[in-house]
Amino acid sequence: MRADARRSRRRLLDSAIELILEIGGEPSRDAVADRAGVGIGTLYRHFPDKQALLHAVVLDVLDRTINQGESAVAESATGGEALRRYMHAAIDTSLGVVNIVHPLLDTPEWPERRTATEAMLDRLIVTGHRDGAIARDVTAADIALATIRFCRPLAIGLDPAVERRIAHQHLDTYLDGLRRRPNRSA
Amino acid sequence: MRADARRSRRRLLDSAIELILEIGGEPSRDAVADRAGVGIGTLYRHFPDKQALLHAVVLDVLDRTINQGESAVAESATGGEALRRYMHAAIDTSLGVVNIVHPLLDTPEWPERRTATEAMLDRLIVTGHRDGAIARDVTAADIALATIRFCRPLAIGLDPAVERRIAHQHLDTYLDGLRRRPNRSA
DNA sequence: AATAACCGGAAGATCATACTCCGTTTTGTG
DNA sequence: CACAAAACGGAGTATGATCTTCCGGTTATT
Repeated sequence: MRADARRSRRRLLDSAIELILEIGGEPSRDAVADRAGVGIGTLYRHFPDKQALLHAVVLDVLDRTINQGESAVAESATGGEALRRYMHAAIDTSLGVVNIVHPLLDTPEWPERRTATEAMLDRLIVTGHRDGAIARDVTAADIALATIRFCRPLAIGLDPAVERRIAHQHLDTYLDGLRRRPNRSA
Repeated sequence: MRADARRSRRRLLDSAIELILEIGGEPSRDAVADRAGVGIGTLYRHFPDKQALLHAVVLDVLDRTINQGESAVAESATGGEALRRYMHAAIDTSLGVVNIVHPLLDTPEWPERRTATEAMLDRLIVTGHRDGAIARDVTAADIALATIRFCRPLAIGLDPAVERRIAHQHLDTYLDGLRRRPNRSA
C-alpha cells in the first residue's frame, strides 16, 4: 500500500470519528471526505460500499477499546481499579461512536468482537470479585451496558470537550454508587 | 374542537412518542399516521408544517415532566427523596424523547420551558441543600444533565421495556453515588 | 336533516445523499 | 530521470426516501 493511500485511509477514519461525535449520527460521505481533506472519489476507493466506512470506524474504535480493557486488567492492582480505568478509557476512545454501533450487530464481524469483549470483561469482573472490589452481583453485561450509556453523547448540541467532561463526571458518580451498594444490581 | 379531532390529535402525539423511543430519532410522518391509525392527511391538518408535530411532542412531554418535578418537590419529605422521585419520573415520561429535543432549543417556545425547569430544579435543590439530603456542590445544571443522560436510550436495539428497566437501574446506582460523595461535582 | 368540520390516501414535489467516471497527480522503481 | 502503476479529485447523475397537497367521502353536532 502506497504511503499516500495509507495516510488518506487513516484521515478518513479519524474524520469520521470526529464527525460522528459532533453530529451524533452517521455523517454524509461528502462531509467525511471534506473533513479529511480528500476527494469523495478517494473515500469510495478505500471504502467501496455504503456501510464499509462506518463498519471500519466501529471496528477500529471497538478494537482499541477492547485493548484498553486488556491493559487495564493487566496493569491494575485491583479489579475495582481496572474497572475504573477501563470505563474512563472507553469514554475517551468510544464517546459518540456507540451511536452508530447498532447496524453492525448483524454483520459477520460482530460475533468475534462480542466474544473478545466478553472475555475481557469476564477477566476484569472475576478479578474484581476475587479481591472484593466488585460486588458479586455485578456482571459483565452490567458493565457493558453502563459503558454504553456513558459513551453516549447527550444530543443537545454540547461541544465535544464538554461532552467528554460530563461523561467522565457522571461515570465517577456512578462508580461511587457501585461501591456503595454491594448487594444490588448494577 | 370536535371530539374526533381531539382524539386524533392525542393519538398522533402518543404514537409519535412511542416511535421516537423505538427508532431513536425522528420518525417519518407516514409512520406516525399509520401507528395512530389515521390518514396522513389528518396528521397534516393537526400539525401543518415540518416540525410542528415533533415540537408538540417535545412540549407535551417536557411540560408533563416539569409538573412531575413540581409534585415531587411538593409531596416529598426530603430534598433527596424529591430528587429521586423526579428523576425516575423523568425516565418514565421522557425516555427517548430527549433524542429529538435539540432542534427545539432554538424556537420561541424554549426559553419559557427552560425558565420553568430551572425554577423547579432550584426549588428542589434548595430544599435538598437545606435538609442536607443533597450536597452543597450539586447544582440544578448537574441534575438537568444527569437526567438527560438517563433518559437517553442506549441505541443498540433494545426493547423499550428493557431500555426503561436499565435506565432506572443505572439511575439508582448514580443516585447512590451522589449520596456517597458529598464533596465532588455531580 | 343540514352543515361545518374532519378524514383518508393517491400522487406529485422536493431534497439529501449515494455513487460513478475519467482526466490529472503522486509515488515508487530501475 | 523517466516511466508505469497506483492513487487522487470532484463534477455530475442516479436513487430513494420523505414531505406535502388536494379533494371526494365521512362523521359529529345542532
